[in-house]
Amino acid sequence: MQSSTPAGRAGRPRSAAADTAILAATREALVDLGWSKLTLGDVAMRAGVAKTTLYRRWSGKNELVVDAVAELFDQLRLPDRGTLAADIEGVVLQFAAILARPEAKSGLMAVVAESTRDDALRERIRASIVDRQKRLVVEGRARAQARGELPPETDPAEAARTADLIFDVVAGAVVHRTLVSAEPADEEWVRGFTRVLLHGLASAA
Amino acid sequence: MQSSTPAGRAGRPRSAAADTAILAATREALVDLGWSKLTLGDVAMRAGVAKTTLYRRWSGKNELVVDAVAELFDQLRLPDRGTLAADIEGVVLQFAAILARPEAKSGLMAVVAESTRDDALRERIRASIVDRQKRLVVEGRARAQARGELPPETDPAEAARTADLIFDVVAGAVVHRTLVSAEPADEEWVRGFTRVLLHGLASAA
Amino acid sequence: MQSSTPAGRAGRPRSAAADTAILAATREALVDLGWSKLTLGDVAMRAGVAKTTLYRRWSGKNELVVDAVAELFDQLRLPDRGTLAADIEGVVLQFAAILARPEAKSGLMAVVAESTRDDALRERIRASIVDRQKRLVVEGRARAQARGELPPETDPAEAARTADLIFDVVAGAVVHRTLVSAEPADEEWVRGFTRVLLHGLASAA
Amino acid sequence: MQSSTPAGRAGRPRSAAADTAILAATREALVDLGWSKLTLGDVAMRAGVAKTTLYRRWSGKNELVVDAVAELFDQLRLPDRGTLAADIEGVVLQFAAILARPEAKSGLMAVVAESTRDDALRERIRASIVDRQKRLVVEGRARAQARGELPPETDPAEAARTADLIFDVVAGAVVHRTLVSAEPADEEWVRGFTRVLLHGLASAA
DNA sequence: GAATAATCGAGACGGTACGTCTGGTCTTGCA
DNA sequence: TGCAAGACCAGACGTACCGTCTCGATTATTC
Repeated sequence: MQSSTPAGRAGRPRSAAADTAILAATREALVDLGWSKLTLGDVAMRAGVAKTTLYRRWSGKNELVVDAVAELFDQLRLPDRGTLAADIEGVVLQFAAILARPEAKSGLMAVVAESTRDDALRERIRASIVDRQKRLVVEGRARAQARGELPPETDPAEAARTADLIFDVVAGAVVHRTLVSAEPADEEWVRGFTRVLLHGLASAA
Repeated sequence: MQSSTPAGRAGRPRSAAADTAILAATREALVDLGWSKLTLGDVAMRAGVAKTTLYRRWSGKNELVVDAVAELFDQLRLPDRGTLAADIEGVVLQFAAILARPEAKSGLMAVVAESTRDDALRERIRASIVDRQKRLVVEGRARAQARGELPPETDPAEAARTADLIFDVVAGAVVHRTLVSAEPADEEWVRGFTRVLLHGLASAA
Repeated sequence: MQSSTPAGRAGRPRSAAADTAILAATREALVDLGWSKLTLGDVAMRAGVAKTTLYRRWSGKNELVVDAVAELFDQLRLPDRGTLAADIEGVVLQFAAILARPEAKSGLMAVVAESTRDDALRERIRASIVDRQKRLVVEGRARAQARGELPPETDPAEAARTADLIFDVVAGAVVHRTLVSAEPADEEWVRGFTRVLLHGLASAA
Repeated sequence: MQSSTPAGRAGRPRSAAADTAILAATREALVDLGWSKLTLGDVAMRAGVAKTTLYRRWSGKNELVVDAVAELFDQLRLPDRGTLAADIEGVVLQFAAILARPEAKSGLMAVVAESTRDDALRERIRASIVDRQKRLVVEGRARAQARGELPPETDPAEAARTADLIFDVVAGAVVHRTLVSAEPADEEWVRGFTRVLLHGLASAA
């Protein structure tokens, strides 16, 4: 993350516990206050840490929230449910469950909004959150190919483009359903969505 | 000394020009500063208006931004390009073009993020922005049915559910592509996306 | 002072009560905390005023303390005790009494120390405090001349130089006695000091 | 098992060079920044020393500055110019020259101001600075008595009281002239001041 | 020569105040 | 009554120092 101190240099080393406490406090504050009313002073207090300690490690609210939210998405796992459709449904449901949590809702969209004016922030979001989710698409496809549900890809560039499209559609639809339409992305919805997605991809190939 | 002002009460009437100026100033400030650095004092100054005037008409930053952004989406029109696929591509491209403008990017996602903790705000967004877009889905389907491209719907509840799904998928995918992936939703992408969507809907029926 | 707003311009006028409350709070804080631990935030709180209100009127701690201390010295009056010696003793005792108060002790020397690196501050001290005291020397001499105790001055430049010398000696001695030697400038000391001063001036003429 | 090193304990001894460097760095910082903007961290950096080293030897800024300034006044010497008046003029000019230096101006008055709320600090100032100056008064009187310019004192208590008065008047006047009036205590001024002082003391006896 | 013990540099730590900025509210006088 | 101007209270901002605390690395004495 930030600390690490490669080859033990001079001075007191940074407290590893502080990082953990700060990120947890950030999520707690997101739940209680939401992004716009979250203040770094409050987070520091909740974490039992001085404001300076926080600023020493993160340059601002956006960066902190990205890291705090990123940890939530690290829980995502690709389940092995036997079929491609079931695997997708499983991972989408997990994604929806995370997005239903107030700390994710509040934080994620806000930093995405901020990232429209801050390239470094967008890059951080991509590295910390998006790319870690994208692996699920690739893994899922590989598993389906192993099962014989999908043919092996012939054109790698085309495969990458399709993976990106899938990712935009899945993540976008779940986010929009959850945040804008404010309806739950429950099993029924996920089943309908997955069916459309898979048929669309199969027929359009 | 006979009063006039149709339904107006006594005293000086509100300036209609002020509303226009304020909303325009808000969009200008969104472009220059983004949502998080936009301040109502600054908007008032740009509009040549006192802060009090602004607070008399909007209860806060979020409501103001919703109204300012909503005006952008009123430009959306369903084009008649002859086929359902072409109609969809046309409207999606328009949507993408609006979303590519910095005042929309910055403002829209931020108020959506805020709306996760403010039901009144979410309702305002739905009324001012979402429902005005959703009509395009319904119109497009009606036109396709008239052309014979789609069968008339049998179950109205199912039809509504499908319209919602379409809307979440379309809006979500374009937003995610534009904001998170930070890639342009250009003609090529829109064509690929539309193909998957239509095939998916047709096959899944 | 600062406010005044010459010919009533637009906007809400500054509260006159705030100035009074702030200066009183400053003296109170000087008593409780001394100069170095006095904070503008604390003064604002004591005065029941927002920090911004304070900064709108004073540019910093030094300027504020000068004004707060200056009001103390406005109490100085030249008493009419019949003879020059008695008049001097009277005014020196008053001066000593003010300097014995903790808000004067703490504040005055600190701003003088600061003024060694801030010409504007030194000018403010001179205008607000020193010149208002210096009038006492001139008045006292005029009264003594009227009584016939002193001859009328012949050379105005020489007279001004002597007034300055008197002022430096009187103010300097009392301050040094009070602050550095930390002994009271009581009646006995003042009597001895005045005798030396008057004889010195008379003989040296 | 016979210990050696007289009073020394085990472990690495303190660096003597550090003390010198720190005091010099303190005076340098006083010149560059003045008392109020001088920070111990900055002094440590200038001295090429860690903050801990500094705190191990001085309890705070005030104590450090007292010691740094005290070294300046150790340069004062009572010159033998043949007459009491000339001797006094000589030493007063030396005193004025030291006080004209920015590190003395800035530092001395500030710690005096601080000492109004800190008895230990006042005692340190008295011991390190004031008493070392006061010897000059006593020496000067003894030399004048040896020359026959002054009668031998009869009452030791009265003599001490007079020495204190002289000291308050001399030091006070020079300080006030230099810092408050911001005029140079040059030869001309010192001559006029000395004349008044000596005549006053002689006539008032 | 090791063991012991204090000092040294570096720099992170919990705090506190800084001076500025914004959010909303409240007077003013003019229209 | 609306409006521009601008003062008002409240409170967060990000920075700078404070004085303390770990660290690993010296540098002396003591065994």
